[in-house]
Order: sequence, then C-alpha cells, then structure tokens
Amino acid sequence: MSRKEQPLIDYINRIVELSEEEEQILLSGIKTRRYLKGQYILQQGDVCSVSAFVLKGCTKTFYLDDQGQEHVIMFSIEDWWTSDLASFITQTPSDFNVQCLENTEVVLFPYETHDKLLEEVPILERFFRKIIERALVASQKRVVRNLSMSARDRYLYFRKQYPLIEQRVPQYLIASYLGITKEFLSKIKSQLIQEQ
Amino acid sequence: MSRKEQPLIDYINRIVELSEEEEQILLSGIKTRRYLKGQYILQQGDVCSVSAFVLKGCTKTFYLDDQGQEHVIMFSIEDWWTSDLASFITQTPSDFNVQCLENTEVVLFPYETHDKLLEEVPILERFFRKIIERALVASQKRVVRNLSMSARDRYLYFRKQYPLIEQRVPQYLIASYLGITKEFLSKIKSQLIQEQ
DNA sequence: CACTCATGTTAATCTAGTTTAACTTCATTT
DNA sequence: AAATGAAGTTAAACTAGATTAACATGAGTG
Repeated sequence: MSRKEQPLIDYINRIVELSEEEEQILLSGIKTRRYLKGQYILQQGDVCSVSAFVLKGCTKTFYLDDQGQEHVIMFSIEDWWTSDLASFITQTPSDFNVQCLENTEVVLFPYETHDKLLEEVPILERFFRKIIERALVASQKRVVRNLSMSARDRYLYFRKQYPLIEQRVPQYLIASYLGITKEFLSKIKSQLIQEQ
Repeated sequence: MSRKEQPLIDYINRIVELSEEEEQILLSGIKTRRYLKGQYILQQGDVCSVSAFVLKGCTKTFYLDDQGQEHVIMFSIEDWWTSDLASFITQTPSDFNVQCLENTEVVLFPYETHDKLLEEVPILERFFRKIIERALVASQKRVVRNLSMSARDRYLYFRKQYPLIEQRVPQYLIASYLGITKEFLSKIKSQLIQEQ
C-alpha cells in the first residue's frame, strides 16, 4: 500500500474499477522516473513516447513560436497528467515541450506497451477515453474563455481555479499561460490590490 | 447503397471497419432529420441529447456570454460532426447553441441508445474514442493559435484551412469565430487586397 | 418600383494590452 | 560584504484591435 505508484492507482480507481490482478498487470507495464528541476520530459519536434502522471513536483508544457517566444500551455502538479496527447495518440512530432519546474517524480506510460496494456486490461480503454474526454472539455472551455473574457477576468478565473499552482509557479509564466505580458499581469495585480 | 445515411457509414469506415451486420445495427439505432435555416439543433442550457453528423447543410455552434454577445465556436458542413461533446458526454447542461445556417439534414445519435449501441457494436467504442481524440487535438491547436497568432494570421490560417466554409458563411460570423469584430476583419481583408 | 432588412465598408476616436527601459527585491554565489 | 542574476514593479510611448456611427450594397418582398 505504500508503493509510490499508489496515487496513480487511486486516480484510476476514481474513474474505473481495477481488480487486484489488473493492478498488477498495470504496474508491470509502467515505470517511475525522477527528473531534476529544469530537465525535459518531452521536447518540441520529438514524438511523444510516454504519457506521464505526476507523483510529486511540477511541470510546464510550453511552445516556442517562430520568433522564439515561449507560450505556456499548461502546468501540471501532483495527480495531473502531462504529455502532448496529440503527439502521443498520433505518434507524430510534438509541438510542445514539457519541462520540470521542480524536482519531479512521474509515472510513465510508454507508448510501446500501451496497446498491449489495453488488450490485457480492457477496462483501461474506457479509462483513457474518459481522461481524453475530460481533456477535451477543459480545452474547449479554455477556447471559450480566451475568446470571451478579458485578461483580468482570465487571471481571476485562473487564481480561483488553480490556487495551488499560482503559489508554486513564477508570475511571468502565469502571464504567459494567460496570453499576456508579465508587465501587464503585474499591472492587473496592483489594480486588484488598489480596489480593496 | 443510395441510402441517405451512406456518407456517415463511409465516414465511420474510414476510421474503423464495420461488417454488414454492424452497419445494420448502427442504422437501426440512428435517425435522420431535417432542419430549416435558422432552426436550433441544440440550445444553451439544455442537455445535449444527440450527437449529430451533417449530411447536407451548414451549422454554427455559438455561445452567448453574460453581456449577450455571441461567440462562434465552430462551423460544421457536410461530413462533420456537430454537437456539444462536453454536454453529450457528461449529460450536463450545454454552454452552446447549434443553429442551422442553411436548410440542413443530419444523422442523430441519441444518447439513450448510445450505450446500447456501443455494447452491440463494440468497435464503435474505438470509433468514438478516435473522433474525441481528433477533436481534442484540434481544440488544443486552436488554443495555441489563439495565444500565439495575430488576428490577421488567424484569418489567413482559417482561409487556407477552411476555404469552403469561408464561401458559405457570412463574414461577420467568421469574425466572431476568429475572436475579432466584423469591422476589423473588413479592415484586414482590405489591407490584404491592397498589398497585392 | 420603392422598401426593408441583412450584410459589408470606411473612418474617427478610444482602450486593452505591448514594448522598452529603468529600477527594486531578494536569494545565491564568491 | 560585494556581486551576480532571476523575478517582479513602474511608467511612458506605442499599437492591435474595439467602438461608434454613417454610409453602401444587394437580395428579397409588398
């Protein structure tokens, strides 16, 4: 029960139910790995060969555009998935980088064993469908927010939705996530303080 | 072979392979329906009870914000899916409206028969997973575009990616889809013409 | 034919957010 | 204790895009 993969098992069991035996098969098909702060789990241009579940630590997923500008797509902390699902699913080169913002420990689902795992534990097919569905819902809602909310409102939403992340991640990365400059986020924050 | 649902069967067969028998079961679980221009397939606040495949016509999916402003999320034409997947999947009230921009004929997948259909034709489970995966990839790429591209570049991308839609849909709705005002899109277009 | 009504254009003014650049804070290294 | 460097702040000048409003076009329709 004190195995380090337990948070992953718990996470999966909140969505589908695994038998003891299925848990064992699952555990045999995955690995845990530690990364140091600054290390990359995935680099832009590489095919995403693993889907990762964060046991401890924090990562950022970002994208470098033609001008070399960094755009943060998401952060991941304990109990979150991180990977470029698009690249993982289609096994095509990734648009994204995943880099650790802290020393980070993850469970890795390698793509090679993924199909085999789904065959041996078919209930995982439903599990993966469900997490992809959730990711889709979240992504669609983000499109809507970006289209219909001001920078200030997006920040307030972020702060409310992810209070733990705001405390762990430097402000200039949050600005990037929100699609604004760090200077403007600083201005928004000082306005919010003024107003009270 | 000249049944009107054929485009749907073809679409599915491009992703998974259905036997004759599976096709028959599928056909018995779906309905086709016509809508007139202006009619709604789905209204904001209702639970999305059907997933729709467009046989003929054109729809817009949009969202009304607190100020009553309309934000177009997507257009769908022949051979596209249209529905609020988030609402359909989770059976919670939808954030979106789906309205027909032309007289439109669709195939409807009712949610009630959805589970039964998946049981009887298990290969459809994979089919739905794949189309959700595609939707996720598309949605994530759109987030990136909205964060990293100017309005002008988003328009050029749209024009290149969806030339057929541009011809069928009024310009002010395209502006809304791009997240800009119709006046600004008009300005962008006249600038593009000037430059040549 | 004249009259709507929906769509698109142009131009002036305005504002949310960017850019640039100088300065502050604070933790880490030497 | 000085020095370096990463993170954050402030403020002035600037720009992409919004707003407002007047006008243009064109396809129905009475």
